[in-house]
Amino acid sequence: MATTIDDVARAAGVSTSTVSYVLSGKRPISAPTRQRVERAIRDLGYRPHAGARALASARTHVLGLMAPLRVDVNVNVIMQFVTGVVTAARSYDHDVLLLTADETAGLERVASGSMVDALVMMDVEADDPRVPVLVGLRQPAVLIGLPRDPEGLSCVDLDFEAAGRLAVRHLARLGHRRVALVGSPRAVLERHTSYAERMMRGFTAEAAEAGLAAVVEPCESSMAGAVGAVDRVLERLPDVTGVVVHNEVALPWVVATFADRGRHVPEDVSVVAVCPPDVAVGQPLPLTGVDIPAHAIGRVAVEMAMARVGHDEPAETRLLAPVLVERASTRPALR
Amino acid sequence: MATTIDDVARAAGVSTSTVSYVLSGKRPISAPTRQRVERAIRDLGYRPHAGARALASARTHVLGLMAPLRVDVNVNVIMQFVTGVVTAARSYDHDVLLLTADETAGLERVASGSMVDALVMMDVEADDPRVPVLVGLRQPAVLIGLPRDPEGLSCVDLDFEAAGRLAVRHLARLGHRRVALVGSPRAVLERHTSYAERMMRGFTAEAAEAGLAAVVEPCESSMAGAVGAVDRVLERLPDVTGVVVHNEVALPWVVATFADRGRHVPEDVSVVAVCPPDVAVGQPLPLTGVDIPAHAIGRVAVEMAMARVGHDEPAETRLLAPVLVERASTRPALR
DNA sequence: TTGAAAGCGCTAACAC
DNA sequence: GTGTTAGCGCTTTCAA
Repeated sequence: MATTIDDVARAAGVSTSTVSYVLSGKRPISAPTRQRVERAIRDLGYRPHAGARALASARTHVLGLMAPLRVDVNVNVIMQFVTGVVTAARSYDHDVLLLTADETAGLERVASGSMVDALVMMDVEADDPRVPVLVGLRQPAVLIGLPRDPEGLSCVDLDFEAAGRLAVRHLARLGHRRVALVGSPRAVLERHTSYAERMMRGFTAEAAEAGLAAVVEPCESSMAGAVGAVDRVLERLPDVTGVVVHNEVALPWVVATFADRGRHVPEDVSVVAVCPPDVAVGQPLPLTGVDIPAHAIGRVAVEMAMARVGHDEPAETRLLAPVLVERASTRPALR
Repeated sequence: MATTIDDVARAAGVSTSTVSYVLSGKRPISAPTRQRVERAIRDLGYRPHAGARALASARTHVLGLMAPLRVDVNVNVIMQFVTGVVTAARSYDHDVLLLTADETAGLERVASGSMVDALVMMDVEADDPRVPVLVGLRQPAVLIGLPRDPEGLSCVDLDFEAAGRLAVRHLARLGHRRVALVGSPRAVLERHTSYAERMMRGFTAEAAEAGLAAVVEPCESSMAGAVGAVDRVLERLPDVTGVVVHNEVALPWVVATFADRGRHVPEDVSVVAVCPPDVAVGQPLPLTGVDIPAHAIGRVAVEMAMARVGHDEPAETRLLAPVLVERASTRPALR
């Protein structure tokens, strides 16, 4: 180890710049020279020193990822975002530096310290305090989620409003007239995590336009939370026949509680789950659902970030169109 | 931005080395000088360039973490390891570079490229192909888990063998004479992920020594898997009264299935869960359990890694002693 | 098609 | 207690 580019140059009988150019491909190299250099690199097991490279080229080949590592929410979805980001980053020859969401200072640290070429930030809230920080940085940033004011920042997310509408439309088509949304925990709503609000807005608007009776209930991510939410729904809308669930953790308990209260899915109640496909399929009864394509969102975030390093393309916001997949949990309403 | 150490030096009317030494504390600085420098740093919003620093000092202040980002296993536990590692790393003024387990080449890339000061690798298997790679690196590495041959590498883990024994001993003390282990998925066992084997060994040995009838059943991480495992247990040991479950995902379904088969927990069957405390407590019935202190293990891994960067201390293996916490799922056996 | 050499921003001797 | 300066290993003009 500790081989440097000069060692390689010497071994290959060329100058250091030639080695550099063989590596970067930024200028044409004759076949024989290239081969001698490549051979020397292999023989010596040479790897360029990342720090030296970053210093000289102002590119770190590292992507900063700020992820919420709390254990409370839907760990699964987070994991899928992360794998999406890491996989995509690798395909751009970048590694991923992991920052936790509780550390706003981390953004400045890694950005001002030139540790990263770009940043991706998950789990953005409407008035996220980290957003103004991001705006001031030299590196491009991509948000997963939608802040109230994305001034100059790129954003990606599922179009949750359309997702809410899509779910309701599906139920309406099946003839359901009384629908409920069992949603995110109250704390999430109060944090104004925008996806929860957008979901709710879409659900409510579409139900209104379709002339459906509709109720919305927040739901804690636990068995107890699910039981409570279901009971509140049944109290407010006793003859509910269509339910949209937007809470991965509560999902199985919601279905179980309805059954426990004598409303079986899908005979008595149709359920549309808004969650990653594997969660919907992994349930005892495969659930009709609007997919949250976490992996894809992560990948798109990276693509958008990479498109902006070096080039100064303008920021853009991309909302992915939701897709509903029919499985076993929805049926035409009984008349 | 783009302020350099020279800008700071100029602004403070000192030499660059003085600024450097103020920053590193590696030599005494008079109070007035220090203040002028600190003021200049603040005024200019100066941050040292990470690459330059790494180049000059051979320290990156980055820790490599290789985590298994598959969604199949106990995502929760993984998350806890990761937060433990990240938090601890920050307390040593290090950031974390995330590598996925499927990319053995990543180890060489970040190590030989001098991107990290040390490496932590989760989810080690008995004959892990990544272990020999790790041995050849310049940087110290710490494994979470126990390979068959840890030649020169540091390892941390829960002492799963002791955990198995502890769980059995607890059941035996309560008078249970027929016990079962509902364990890891067959695939995990076949991968020889050492923790599963160690757990099994401890369980089996202690049961034998205590003269208990004991069966072991692997269990897939799903509802169906849990049902299957429970039924196989009941077939092989119909009057089982004590069950150790070592599978976070299957846990709730195992308990539910026993109830479904007319064996209620804890009236008819006592259950000891081997899992992180929050999982045990989050169940409908709080489960007696042997904690998997994931967060703590992550922290210890970082401490061991940091202890070895720079200094060339010898590798060590640390097995954390298991702790059993009695909750509501175990009772004296009926006679 | 290739080489020489000037930095990139910082650390750590080595002076004083 | 502070300053000078030679690198650290690489990229990238500028020349040939």
